[in-house]
Amino acid sequence: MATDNALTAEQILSTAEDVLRRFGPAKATVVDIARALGVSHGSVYRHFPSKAALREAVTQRWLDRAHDELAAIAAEPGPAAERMHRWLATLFAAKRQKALEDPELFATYMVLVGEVSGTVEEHVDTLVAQIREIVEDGVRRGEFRDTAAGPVARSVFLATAHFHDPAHAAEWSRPAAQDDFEALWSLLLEGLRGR
Amino acid sequence: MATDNALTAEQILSTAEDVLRRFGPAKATVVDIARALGVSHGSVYRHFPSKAALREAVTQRWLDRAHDELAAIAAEPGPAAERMHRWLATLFAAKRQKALEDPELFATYMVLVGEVSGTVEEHVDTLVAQIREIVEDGVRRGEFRDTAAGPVARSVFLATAHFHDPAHAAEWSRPAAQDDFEALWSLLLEGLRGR
DNA sequence: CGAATGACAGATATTGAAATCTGTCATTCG
DNA sequence: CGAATGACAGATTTCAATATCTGTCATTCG
Repeated sequence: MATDNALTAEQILSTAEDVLRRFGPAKATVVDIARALGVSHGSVYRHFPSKAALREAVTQRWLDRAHDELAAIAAEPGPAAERMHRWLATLFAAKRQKALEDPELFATYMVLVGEVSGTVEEHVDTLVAQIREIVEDGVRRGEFRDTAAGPVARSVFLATAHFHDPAHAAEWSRPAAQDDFEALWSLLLEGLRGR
Repeated sequence: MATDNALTAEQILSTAEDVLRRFGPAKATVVDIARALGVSHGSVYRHFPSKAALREAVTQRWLDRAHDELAAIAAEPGPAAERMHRWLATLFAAKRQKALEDPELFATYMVLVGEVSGTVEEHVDTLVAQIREIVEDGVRRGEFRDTAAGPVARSVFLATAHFHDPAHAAEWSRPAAQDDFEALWSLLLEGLRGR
């Protein structure tokens, strides 16, 4: 057998992701997940206290994976303005690609994300912290005016919500979306540079 | 009788609004509206071709009413920066008040708005045009740097989506929401002024 | 004669009984 | 002995029968 026979939380999460993908968030049951693993559903409850906790863990895992590429960009060398633009554009591109290439899977994750507000807040904090890193570096380099990096980073995140918040996914397929993004970035960049 | 006896579209719209308020968007039927008016439901179909059209007209009416105060602010005299701040703050305050004071009614309108994407786009265009007015005036007055007012106005609207788009209504009750708004406004104002 | 009615067909929503699922735990398995 | 099982109670979902609604139109009303 591929994994010998120890049932791990990781295995369950991975299979749960498959089952959610296949059946959708409304239909996927713990019994389905157990069946896909070839175990009884009782065994799943040895690793996760509830279906909700399992779904939250799947979501967490998914959000964490989405972080990696962005964290790398935030830490890159070079001009902060260009880096922030790349960071935001990458975030937008990643979300848009996921939403357009497999809308059903994206809808599945939208449902999951809607269930776990606490987890999402942490996720947002992580992203804002990455923006803040870039802002602070920009101030150090003299590219940006010297402001409270925390609030400014949060403002940049909120201002670009249209391009990364799933609530706006329906607008991402409009041809003008990229132009809208670039126009907004120009305005924000002016704001970061200041007088 | 208050209105003698001619059944007008306006009467139907007004009553439809009441019924929607009372029963909610899922339960309110054309029969309910006709009953509230004291007529047969066939009569309603003399004025509106379908239930969908009636609901759209109710939504249109509601959105139009929401415009008035803002249009007045956009046309006020005085510094453009201050006016734009007041315009945005008024929009945010109006939405937030509606969402918090009567969440069920707000949910009703969220459903209706979700049904009529075309109508909403027009509504957005109207609002963006008002922002554009203020931007152009600001450029004339030398307060803002000289840029394409159209795209900038749209950027301001998109950047503040967090504070006026119903999709974000859940966040409007957070105590930090007003601070977030002011921080974002500062950043946008810097961006409008430029170097 | 134009406005309103109400009966009607097809579409949609409601309801309650039956099936399935969640979460627990005494028991079995290795 | 710790991990897995499967039977179970209560909660939730499904499904099909029933009721209601939407939209039309021949007829009535004023």
